[in-house]
Amino acid sequence: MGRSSCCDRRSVKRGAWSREEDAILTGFVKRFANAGNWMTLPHKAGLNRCGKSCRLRWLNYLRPALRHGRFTDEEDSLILSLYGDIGSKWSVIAAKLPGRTDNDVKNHWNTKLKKRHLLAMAPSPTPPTAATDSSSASDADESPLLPPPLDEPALALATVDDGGELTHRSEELYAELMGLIQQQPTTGDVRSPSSSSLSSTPTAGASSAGVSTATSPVDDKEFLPESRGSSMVVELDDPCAAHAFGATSFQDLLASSYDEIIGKEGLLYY
DNA sequence: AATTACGACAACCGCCTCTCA
DNA sequence: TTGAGAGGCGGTTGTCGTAAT
Repeated sequence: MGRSSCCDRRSVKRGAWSREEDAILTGFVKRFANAGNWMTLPHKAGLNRCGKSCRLRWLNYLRPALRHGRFTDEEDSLILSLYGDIGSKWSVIAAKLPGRTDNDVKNHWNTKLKKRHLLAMAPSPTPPTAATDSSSASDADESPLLPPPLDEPALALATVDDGGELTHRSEELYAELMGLIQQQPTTGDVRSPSSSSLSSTPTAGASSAGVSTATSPVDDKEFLPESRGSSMVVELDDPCAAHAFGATSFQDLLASSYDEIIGKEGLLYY
């Protein structure tokens, strides 16, 4: 038997996530935080995805309090500085940048900062003095100028709270999911393949109007924390429903707890 | 206008670490 | 003590949009 992947690649969807999938995942995470594990989540949520993929999608894109978009000069400088100190420990570096994920930092490094770093490091044909001061913001020289929040605990990312101006994409997606549910009265499938318009990356900035609940950030450690070895202990944990726990069941579940989810979201979440 | 090059970023891969039975 | 399973992480690839030619 060959290498066993965590998921059967033949039967699990891969590639870009659709808005529907995002909404389902967001809804499920919100509804069942603190219960179960990532590996069983797709099955229970009716997502034809690998658990790792779900985890990655949530952590890197859907999780509240994430910041997308351009890195600031301060962030660039901090990354360069930290890279000089610890190398490609992206998770550690990301922990110093509230709202940024290791994937974000890594991508940013590979596309932009790496060149700067190499330029700064490269032996210049010109005298070293000219080389060092000409490079825009190299690491070593830059670090004294930084106000890095290094005194913060390394869990900064996990507990980040940028004061409520968060672009809660998950809020949007969740609302979207509820919209889908309501549009499909009985038998509709949230995962309707017809909605294959994979515009899966809506702009991050648009915080949904009206969603102004004082939500605290979600700590990934809070979601599914003591999950190892345990099955997802939720209302859905019905063996009979396991095989068929598709979006319809999820719809029913969500619809039945609409008030709880929407009206008292904060209580659910935190 | 068409083609190419490049940047940005989402997602996947596979190995490593950790936890628990 | 150990093996299996799940999460974590860094490296890499794929895709899309845009600037340059």
